[in-house]
Amino acid sequence: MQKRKTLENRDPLLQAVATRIRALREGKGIAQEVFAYEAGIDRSYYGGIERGKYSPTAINLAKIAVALDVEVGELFPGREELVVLLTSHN
Amino acid sequence: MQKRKTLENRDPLLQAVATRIRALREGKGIAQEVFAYEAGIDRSYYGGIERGKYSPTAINLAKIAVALDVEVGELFPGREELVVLLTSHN
DNA sequence: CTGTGACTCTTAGTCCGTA
DNA sequence: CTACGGACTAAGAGTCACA
Repeated sequence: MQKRKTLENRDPLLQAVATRIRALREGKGIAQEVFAYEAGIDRSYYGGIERGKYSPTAINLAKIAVALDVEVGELFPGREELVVLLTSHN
Repeated sequence: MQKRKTLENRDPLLQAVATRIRALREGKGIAQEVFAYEAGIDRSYYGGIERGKYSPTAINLAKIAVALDVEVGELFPGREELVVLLTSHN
């Protein structure tokens, strides 16, 4: 995938997405544990997503967006920012 | 992941995303080969995405959206349709 | 120009447990 | 309630060759 080191993923794009997801979940005042269950994904893995550790697939992004009751697009930064995030590193 | 059959991915959500991506690319009148190169991903792998074979990760979705010059959200169906697609199968 | 099979390697994703 | 680690399985990432 993103030829990355096995430990500690610090991809800025993932961090941006992670932060948005966490903010939306906390906005609903619901715990990771409960939210992950509702979204139908593992709590441990979901926690990793909020920490920017994983690059969730289209299907899981859709599950999360639905559970958060928002559009998938709201989980990502805008086009302009994406360009920066994608070119700022690898 | 999606506790699904090992061969032939026919997830309706992936098909929906795949169709949108293909339509957008063709709208630009550009070949898979050229587009994949611009997006920085392998031609063969990219072809698989357009066939709904893979559930691309957040990072690849971002690369594709940027190359298509659209928002990531435009690659996904709206919330209402997502609910249907996510519950219509597994 | 695109679809696929085959293959290798890495990561997504699950499950358990502990601080 | 959240972070994180280990162990493991399934699937994505990436490349080639050929129809």
